[in-house]
Amino acid sequence: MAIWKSQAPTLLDVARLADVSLKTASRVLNNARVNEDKVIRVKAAMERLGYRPNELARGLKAQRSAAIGMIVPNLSDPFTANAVNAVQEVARANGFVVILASSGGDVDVERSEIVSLVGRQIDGLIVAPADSRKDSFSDLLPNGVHAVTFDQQLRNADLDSVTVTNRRGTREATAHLLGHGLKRIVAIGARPHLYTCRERVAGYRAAMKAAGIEPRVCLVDHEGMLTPAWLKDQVFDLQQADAILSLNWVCTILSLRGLRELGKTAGRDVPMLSFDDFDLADMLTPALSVVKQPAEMLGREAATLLFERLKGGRVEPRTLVLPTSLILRESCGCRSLS
Amino acid sequence: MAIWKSQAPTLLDVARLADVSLKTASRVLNNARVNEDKVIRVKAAMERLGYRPNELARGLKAQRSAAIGMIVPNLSDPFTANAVNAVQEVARANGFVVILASSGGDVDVERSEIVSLVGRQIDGLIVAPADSRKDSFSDLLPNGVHAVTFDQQLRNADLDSVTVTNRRGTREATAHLLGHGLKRIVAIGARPHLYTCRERVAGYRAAMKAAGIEPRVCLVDHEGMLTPAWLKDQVFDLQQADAILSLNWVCTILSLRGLRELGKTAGRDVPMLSFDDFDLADMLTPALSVVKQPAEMLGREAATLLFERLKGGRVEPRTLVLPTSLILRESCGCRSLS
DNA sequence: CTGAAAGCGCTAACAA
DNA sequence: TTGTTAGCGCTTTCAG
Repeated sequence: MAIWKSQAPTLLDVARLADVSLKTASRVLNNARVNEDKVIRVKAAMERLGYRPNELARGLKAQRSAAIGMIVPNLSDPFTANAVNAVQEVARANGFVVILASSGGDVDVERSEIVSLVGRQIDGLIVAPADSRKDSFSDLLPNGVHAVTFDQQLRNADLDSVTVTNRRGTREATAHLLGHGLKRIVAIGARPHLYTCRERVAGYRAAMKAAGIEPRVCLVDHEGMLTPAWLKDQVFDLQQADAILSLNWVCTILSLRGLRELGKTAGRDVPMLSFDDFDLADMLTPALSVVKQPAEMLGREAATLLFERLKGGRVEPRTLVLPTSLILRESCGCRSLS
Repeated sequence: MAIWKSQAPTLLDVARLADVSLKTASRVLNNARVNEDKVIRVKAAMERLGYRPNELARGLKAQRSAAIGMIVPNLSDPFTANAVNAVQEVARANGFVVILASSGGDVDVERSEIVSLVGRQIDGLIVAPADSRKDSFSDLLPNGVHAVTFDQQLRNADLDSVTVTNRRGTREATAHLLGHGLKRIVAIGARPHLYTCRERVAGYRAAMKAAGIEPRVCLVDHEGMLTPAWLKDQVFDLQQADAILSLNWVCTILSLRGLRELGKTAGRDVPMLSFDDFDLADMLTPALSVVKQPAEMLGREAATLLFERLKGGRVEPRTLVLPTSLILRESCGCRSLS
């Protein structure tokens, strides 16, 4: 039996049917102290009418919406998808819903999405920032609406954040490659304005420097520029790569494809190691060695941090750094280590 | 400069500052006819106060929320992620936000998420149902809240839906495999209660029947049961597979892994074709042949259908069927067709 | 074209 | 414990 939205039963209807006052019905709804039998009457009435509280009205009054916003640059990235999944789960467990928006990596879109979310009275926000050079959005947040960033970390912002050991990840990866006797390892990345990119490059440089070898970094502003031609020119002709360290998932995919176009097989003709694991990386030939990020955990921790804030917890911003792990398969030069 | 949530400027503040009545300010907000100079004064006031309309209040009054709900079984599936992405874009273009929930393929979770969404006064719902044997949720929708299903199609439901040519997809794929001289083609699928599974199996059977060959279908209730041991027992020992047709992405991944555990290489030792394309399917060795679904388009069309309904369009339910395409790479038995 | 006033569904003073 | 009564921020009759 359908409920008519235009005439959905209200709490007043429930109260009338149960023959109690509106307030009493409200108290029952909120599990406040109410006479035993009235509780029963009210609950019966709710049942009979198929009553559903109007969260909008509830939120309007209470100045909260039981909704959090989440903004990511790109849902197609498996890392992101997994993080979103985890956030969603934690939110649900806390009785919250998540309003998802994607920025496409564009700060302006990101800002406009945030404005839209704030207008909907979200209680909190989780964002994987599109630009981490500066705090690009906390000016949009009303006092009382907390935000936590994940993946990226903002400069000059006092927000909670969850990141991974980007630097250590690439440092170890690079060191491993060096251990295979590789010298002209080229780091390929995109969007140099991102924290993750900077950190990963820094880790790479550190490892190269420690080995007394000149670092070779090839970055593009935007992933779209990472074409086979660019690979050939920059990475091979110019830098004479004898190994590749790809700094994120999209770069990995594009590099893999690009290499093939150039008639090379990643991992065989040119050893390769990639930041970010993904389904089937282990099924490539040779299997791709990666630095794995705990995507679900990132999402879970970000959400947990946010909900602790919402519950009125601590004041000083916290920064959580989760460990990456080096997964050695074959493409780095190891043979059937798995 | 931060805005205080507790004391965020209201329309009344704007009106006072602009020295007009509340109603006039409201009219400006809604682009109704208002005196030119008053419009300017009001807009200036809004600007100065950093006024943001409270969508909750707006929605409460107007009985709508400018939000749609979306429920999917599994965000990690790239097909789903892409569809969500597209829905999000269309929603944004229409000034709507999307509240995302995932059911994990569980009907009860699905129902409870819908109840939650309805309580938030969503204006519409897009869902990839967790079970398509019957209409499992439209009883939860208040009159006036429309739903459109995508991917799956519900039995006995008069909802708008967007699906793909599942049957034709597997029929063509099977025919192609048969064309390579393969006979003991085994279709591997999961969740037989799903429309997509049924349809894909039907397409497979049709092609086998047309060729006068006994069909060999191996289904598991849940993807978790698709283990290497199961593959060995059911698919190889029992059915003596000489080719595999995997019916969805998860099955593909699990089959690929399972085959490797059994010491076989998909596409080389046993030809394989998979429903659902994904990043890097083309980078496997041999490259995986697939039936590709237009994921983004599915999402876009589902959202479009929904918004047309919201704008009060037609009454009779519509069913959109989008074309799949057979992408022949190598694993089906073709060699370097790409 | 504009203003006053009444609510949307709910919660929270404040009394009783 | 309960009921009465204001609102939350906005839209919208209904007069002016």
